Amino acid sequence: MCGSQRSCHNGEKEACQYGGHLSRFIEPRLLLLLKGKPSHGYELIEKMDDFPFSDVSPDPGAVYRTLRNMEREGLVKSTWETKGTGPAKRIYEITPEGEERLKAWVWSLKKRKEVMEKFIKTYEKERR
Amino acid sequence: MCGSQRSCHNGEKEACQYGGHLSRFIEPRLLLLLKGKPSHGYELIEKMDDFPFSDVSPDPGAVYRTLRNMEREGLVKSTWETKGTGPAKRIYEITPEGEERLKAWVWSLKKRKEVMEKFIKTYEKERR
DNA sequence: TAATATAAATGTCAAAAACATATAGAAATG
DNA sequence: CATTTCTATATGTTTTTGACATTTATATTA
Repeated sequence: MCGSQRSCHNGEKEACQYGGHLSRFIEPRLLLLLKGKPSHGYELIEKMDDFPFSDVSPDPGAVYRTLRNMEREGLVKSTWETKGTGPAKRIYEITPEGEERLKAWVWSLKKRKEVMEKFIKTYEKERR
Repeated sequence: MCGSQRSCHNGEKEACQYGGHLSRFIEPRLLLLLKGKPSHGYELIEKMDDFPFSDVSPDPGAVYRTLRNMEREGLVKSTWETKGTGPAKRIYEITPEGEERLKAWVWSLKKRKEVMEKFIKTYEKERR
């Protein structure tokens, strides 16, 4: 049931997943990976499996859909790679708009991180 | 449109909200507040307005629903307070199960925080 | 007495997430 | 050489969540 045993403990299972799995945040993860080097959906799915925000394997359907949506928004652009082994791949690369979006993501993740720190701190303080 | 201007910047607006508003995480916020002292929905909504996870005012409907669900799960228990001023209040207090759940929340928030730190670090590293 | 503040809750609709299925070429295996 | 597995992209469906509006009711105050 609980897809990510690693992020749960002592029988809380689904409960601590409230507010979203760590496996979410597909857009920023894709942007960060594509910033490294252009890639295609299938490969990105494999990479996301262990980094970053490694949790459980992301839903392939969600990844492909997110990539297309990101292209529609101009965050990435794609070309078909017919050469090479296996079926044709749609290679994505990040655009300047995508780089900006990633920057915004990092900013908001920092805010989020701070809020969590504050929450944890309050908990630990009231603990005494 | 964008409910929380504070957590957005340079025109990214909705985009950086992907993965959930900071205004979410209703359950842990309620548990932390109730750990401090028993309270009722209306008061909790007001408290959540400025702490913790302060962002925008939480949706009252969501708060009331969450409280009832938490009671069904045994994380809190309620009693009617008919005395005093104004309409009757349903006073909630946290149970030992609720304290355990809060502990689990803190644990998972720490994990989350770490993942975000790792993401940010990677971004900053690749930046060079 | 009409308006406002307090208090709890439900109803509805759109968006998102989870899960399943479809399609198809290429490579490996028996 | 037929079948299975792997690579690759994509869509369909259902369930859950979130956002927003509405309802009910008491108490206070202008």
